[in-house]
Amino acid sequence: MTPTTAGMASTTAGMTTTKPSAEPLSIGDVAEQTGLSVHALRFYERQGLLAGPVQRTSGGRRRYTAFDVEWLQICVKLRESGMPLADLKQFAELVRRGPGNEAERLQLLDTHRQRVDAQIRALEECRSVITWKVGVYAEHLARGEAGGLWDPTA
Amino acid sequence: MTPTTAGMASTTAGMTTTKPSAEPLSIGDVAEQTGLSVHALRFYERQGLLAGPVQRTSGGRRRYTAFDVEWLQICVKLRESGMPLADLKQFAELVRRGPGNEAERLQLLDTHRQRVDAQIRALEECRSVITWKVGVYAEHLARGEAGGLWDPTA
DNA sequence: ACTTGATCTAGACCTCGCTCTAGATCGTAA
DNA sequence: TTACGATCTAGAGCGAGGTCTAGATCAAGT
Repeated sequence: MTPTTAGMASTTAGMTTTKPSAEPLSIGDVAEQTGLSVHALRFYERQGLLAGPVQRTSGGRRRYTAFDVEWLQICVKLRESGMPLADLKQFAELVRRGPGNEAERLQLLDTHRQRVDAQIRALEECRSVITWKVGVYAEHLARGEAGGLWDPTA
Repeated sequence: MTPTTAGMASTTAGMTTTKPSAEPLSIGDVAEQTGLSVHALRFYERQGLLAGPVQRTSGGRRRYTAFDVEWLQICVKLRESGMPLADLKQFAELVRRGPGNEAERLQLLDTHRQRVDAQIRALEECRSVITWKVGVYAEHLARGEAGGLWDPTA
C-alpha cells in the first residue's frame, strides 16, 4: 500500500499519469500535469477542493506531492463530466475526514456516475437528431437547388 | 412539402412532438412543449435565436406556430449538447437569410456533431475512471474495515 | 364591472467557474 | 548583485446563460 491510493496512477483506464515521481512539484508543474491553470489550482485550494493541505516550502511556495496530483487528476475527470464544485468539495471533505465514510464516498460517486450515464444517453440522442438534420441538408444539397420548395423562413 | 420543414416532427428519432396542431400557441404552451421557461423564450427571441419573427395578437401577445416550436425543439437539442448561444444564433441567422446557404448550415451542424462525438468519448472515459474508483471503494467496503491500511489523507 | 391570471417590456440581478490584477516576495542564473 | 521569472495573497472582474422584478396590459370567467 505504498503509492497509488488516491488515483492509482497509470494503466487503469487510459490514464496517462506522466510521472510517479517522488519529488515535490511546483504549482506550475502541477498545472502542466493536470491541465488546470495555476489560478485554478489556487482557486480549488481556497475552495477546499483538495484532499489534504498542500505543503509549503520555507519561502511559502506550494509543494505538491504525487498524491495531490492524482487527486487533482480525478477532480479534473469529475469536473469534465460535469460534477459541480459543490459536490467535489463534499467528496474532498469526506476524504479529508479520513476512513470510515467510504459508503458515503461510494454513494456520491455512484450518483455522479448515473448522471454521467444520463448525460451520455442525452448526448447520443442529440447526436442522432443532429445527424438526421445534417442528412436533410446534405440531401438538399445533393439534389441541387432544384426548386423553391425549400424555405423554412416563409 | 407541407409541414415538417424545420423539425420534421414525429417518428424520426424518439422525438415526441406532442402536437402537429395548426392552432397558434401562447408562450406558456410553448414553454411547456419545449421545456424552456417563458423567460428563456423571450430571452432567446431577444438574442435573435429564432428562425423567424414571432407573430403577435392584436393585443401584443406572442403566437407561436408549429414551425417555431419545431425550431425551438431543435434549439433545445443543440443547447443540451453544448452548442453555445453564439453558434445557435449564427445558425438562426443563416436560416432567416433563406435558401442558398445550406452548405454553411450543414457545416455548422457537422462541426457541432464532431464536438458532440468528442464530448461523448470524453464522458465515456470519465465514466470508466469513475467506475473504477467506485470499484475501489466497493471492494474496500466488501473487505470490511479490515485494517488501518487505508487512508489517503495521511 | 370586477377579479384573476397570463403576458408584456426593460432592465437589473444571479450563479457558476474560473481569470486577472496589483503589489510583494522568492529563488536561480549570470 | 542584479535581474528576471515564478509564486504569493486578497480581492475584483468576467462571460455564459439565464432568471427575476416592476409596473402595465390583456383576456376570460362570473
